[in-house]
Amino acid sequence: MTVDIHDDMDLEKIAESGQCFRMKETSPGTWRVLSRDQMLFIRKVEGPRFQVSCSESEWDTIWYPYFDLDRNYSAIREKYKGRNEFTDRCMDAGRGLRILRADPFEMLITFIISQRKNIPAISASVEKICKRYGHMIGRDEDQDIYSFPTAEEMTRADEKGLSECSLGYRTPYILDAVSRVSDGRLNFEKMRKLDDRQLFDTLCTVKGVGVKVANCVELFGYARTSRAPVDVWIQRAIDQHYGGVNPFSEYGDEAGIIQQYIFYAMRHSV
DNA sequence: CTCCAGGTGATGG
DNA sequence: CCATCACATGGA
Repeated sequence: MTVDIHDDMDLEKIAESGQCFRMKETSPGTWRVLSRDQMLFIRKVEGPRFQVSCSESEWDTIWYPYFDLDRNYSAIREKYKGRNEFTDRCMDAGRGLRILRADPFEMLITFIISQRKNIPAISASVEKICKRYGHMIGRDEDQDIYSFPTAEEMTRADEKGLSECSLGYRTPYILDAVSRVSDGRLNFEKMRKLDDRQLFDTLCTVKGVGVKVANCVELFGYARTSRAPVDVWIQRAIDQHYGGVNPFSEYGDEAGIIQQYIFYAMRHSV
C-alpha cells in the first residue's frame, strides 16, 4: 500500500544518521527497516507518496510512530533558523532526518556496543547478536533476516557466545544489562514513567553505560528529545563552531533533534 | 607496523 | 571534582 508523508523524510539520511544500524537499501530506492521483530520495506514513489510493505493497521500502530510522524520537523527547522549560522547549515544539510522511536532494550544493547567502534563495526556486531539470539522473521536478498532479540531471548547469552559477536571488552557489560532485566532491576516499561533525570540515573546503573550511552537510550529509545548526547563528533562541533560551549540548552525540548542535525552534518564534513 | 572508532571504569591527585 | 589510562576488535 502507499502512504503520504508531507513532512521531512529522507530515508538515506536516516539510514546514515547513526541512530539505527540495521537499515539498508536493498535495491535502489527501497529501504529495509528493522526494529525489534518487525521488518518493513519502504520506497519513495512520487511527491509525498511512499510505498510500504505493511498493512494499514501495521503502519498506524508500528511504523507511523516509529518514524515519529506526529512531529513536524520542517516546523522545528524553521523555528530555530537564524539563531546560529552553523546550526542553520547543519539543519539545511540534514533536512529529511527524523528521530526514530526505537525499542529501549535494543537501544541499550546497541549503544553499549557502540563505544569505541565505528558505525560499520557496530552494525556487524548487532547483526551477529540478532542471528545468534534473535529469531528468523523473514527472508530478503536470499538470506534469512533475524529479529533483534528480546531481553528474554538474550538470557541464554553467555561469555562464550557473546565473544563470537566481536564485542571485545563490552561482553561483561551486555551480560550485566541482560541480568538486570531478567531479575527486574531494570524494567523498560516502568522506566517510561520516570522523568528524564530519573531515567538517566537508572540507565547509568548498568555497567558500561555512562553519560553518552544513557543519553542515546533516552533520545532514541524513549524519545526524550531534550537529551543531546555528546560524542566525539558533537564535541568536535562544540570546539570548532560553538566556542567550546555546549549549545544545546538553547534548544530546550528539541535539543536532541538539533543534535542529530549537527551529528549528521559533522560526519558529512559540512 | 600504527592509528582510530557515536566511551566508560578504575585509579590517583 | 578533573586528568590519565586500559580496555578487545577490526579496518585503514
